[in-house]
Amino acid sequence: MRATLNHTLMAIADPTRRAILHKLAGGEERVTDLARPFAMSLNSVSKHIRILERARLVRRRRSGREHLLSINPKPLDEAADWIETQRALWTARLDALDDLLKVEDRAAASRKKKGSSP
Amino acid sequence: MRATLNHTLMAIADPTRRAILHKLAGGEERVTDLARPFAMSLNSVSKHIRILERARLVRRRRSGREHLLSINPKPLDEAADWIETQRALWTARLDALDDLLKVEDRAAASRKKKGSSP
DNA sequence: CCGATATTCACCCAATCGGATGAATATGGA
DNA sequence: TCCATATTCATCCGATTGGGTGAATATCGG
Repeated sequence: MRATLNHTLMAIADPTRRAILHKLAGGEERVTDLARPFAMSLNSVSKHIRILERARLVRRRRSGREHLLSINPKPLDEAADWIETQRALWTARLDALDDLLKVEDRAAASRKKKGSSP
Repeated sequence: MRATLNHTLMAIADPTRRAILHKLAGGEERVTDLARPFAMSLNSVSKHIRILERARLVRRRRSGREHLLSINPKPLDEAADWIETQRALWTARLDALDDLLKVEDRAAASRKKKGSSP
């Protein structure tokens, strides 16, 4: 059903959220601690967290009044797959095109050598 | 200056644009031909193209009144890099955590064997 | 020069985003 | 019980997005 890929790419297409993920890579953190270094309100960070949760990139575990956030790497697999697939497709095509151009160049050079069309 | 990464991730975080890129993987195409299979106006596709151009994922070559669009894979490298870096970071940490838990389990089991705290 | 084709430009609109604020809820601790 | 702390909920706002329409621009073909 692949709505996941949209959510994942959407989630990481924002520098604040990428920074949050990067910070969480250091280990579980409370919302407040996580939000502290950012130049925005706690609430705004909370919203970003929700978007990351929707993409399943972040998991939440409650311990009393504290919400401990941690990272889940799995959704990134799908994103990496898409990128790698496209990259392979494209570069294959562009390489083929490159080869074609080289062949044409050689043919032109050979025609020139024979002096058929100066 | 890395505004590129934002543009790239933003650009591919939309299914229509991903479809456009996929289609362009087959080779250069005119705007009209590119737009045909999509259930939206030519203008809307044109807008998506502009966003892909901003991210440098798509290049434009004019030939008379036709605009030929082609793919440029390079911006994807940066996106792939970010994903791979994060993935490595996260999984390394999670694996370490896993190992830690296993060690604790073994310690607990050994304590139990000795009957120290039933 | 004229009409058809290819594409964008200039708007318009509803929905979403990223941020802010203030109130509500829930838990911890004295 | 009372107060402080941790977090979200409910709104509000301006900017951006994704879509649409109609007009403008440029080129091709006769």
